[in-house]
Amino acid sequence: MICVSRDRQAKTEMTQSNPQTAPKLRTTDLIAIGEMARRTGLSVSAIRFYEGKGLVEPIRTSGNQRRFLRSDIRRLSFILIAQQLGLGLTEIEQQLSRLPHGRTPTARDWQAISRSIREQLDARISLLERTRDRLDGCIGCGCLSLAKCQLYNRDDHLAEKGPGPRQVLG
Amino acid sequence: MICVSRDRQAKTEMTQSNPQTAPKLRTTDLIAIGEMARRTGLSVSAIRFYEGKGLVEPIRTSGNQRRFLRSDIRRLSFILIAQQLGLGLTEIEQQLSRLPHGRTPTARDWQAISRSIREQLDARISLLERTRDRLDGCIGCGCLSLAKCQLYNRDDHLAEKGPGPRQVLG
DNA sequence: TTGCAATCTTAACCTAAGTTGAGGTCAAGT
DNA sequence: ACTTGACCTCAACTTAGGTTAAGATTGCAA
Repeated sequence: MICVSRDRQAKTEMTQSNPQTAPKLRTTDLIAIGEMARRTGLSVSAIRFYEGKGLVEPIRTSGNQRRFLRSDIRRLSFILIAQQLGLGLTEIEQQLSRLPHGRTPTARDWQAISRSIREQLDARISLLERTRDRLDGCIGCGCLSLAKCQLYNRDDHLAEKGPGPRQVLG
Repeated sequence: MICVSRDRQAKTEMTQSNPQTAPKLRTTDLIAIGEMARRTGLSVSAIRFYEGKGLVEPIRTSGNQRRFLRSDIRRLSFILIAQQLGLGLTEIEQQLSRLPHGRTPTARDWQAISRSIREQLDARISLLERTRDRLDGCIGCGCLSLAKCQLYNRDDHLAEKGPGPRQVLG
């Protein structure tokens, strides 16, 4: 038996080529957690953990087992991508909260998120590049070892000027 | 009273312009932990923590207080830099272990480490750039939302092919 | 109907990188 | 001598992101 809970209605995704009378809940559209794990590459325990964090909200069967919507595959896959880009789960949740509630997200919905991620990625890349260039300066002048390097305050007079190496890093 | 322990001899750094008879231990060359914290920008507790990890080995006074060498300023500053480049303390320890034991590290010693860090930095930057470019592809085709995107195996047939979004990320 | 894999919950554990607090000692100035 | 701030150790706590174990149900299939 399938029991739909909370404010979410399980629907099949709209298929323009085949708009049957009214989209009904087909058991095959609901995905158990193990299956979800296989499809996304996440572990079962991680998926449960994400549910606890509110990143995904599966419905439950009458026997209390989780059943996910097909669109949750994208949600969970997104978590995986965003994490590898260095986002924390809190930031990821903020991004996901921009998706519509109560309907399956469209391409446009996801694109907005993707673009925002891309901006963060660009920022991180240029920060790393700046850091690398300053490090180059250090290597050139024997920095990290010699007080005379211009990136260090000279001869440990750093003492009264505040934290030193932070200067190297923007 | 100063008590020099372990295998480390406290020395002043060599100053070519002023090579006094034999370099002696001057109290002013030994740095207490609070002073070290001010000079490096680290917290006192973090410095103690790093000592526990073997990243720095201060000597002790007869009253059991830590006293650091001037060259430890560089050691600790390096930790700060390397951390901001994303290295873990374990990797940092490996790098630091390449420094000479029993003598103050020279510019050349530090340069070897700096160059190795730079290589890692380059690698991380190019990984991020590759990721960004693939993400661009996703944005362009409505990926992260639509099964038709070439970066996804189509229509959830992903199921039998293994983890999905990992494909996006090299 | 029986059997077994998949699922459930809860709680404890894990690494990393520290911070915080308790209770006690040290060192320097007056 | 006394006070005060800096220092000491040790243990517990923190956040992030999960994993692992124990014991109880569920669901599917022969």
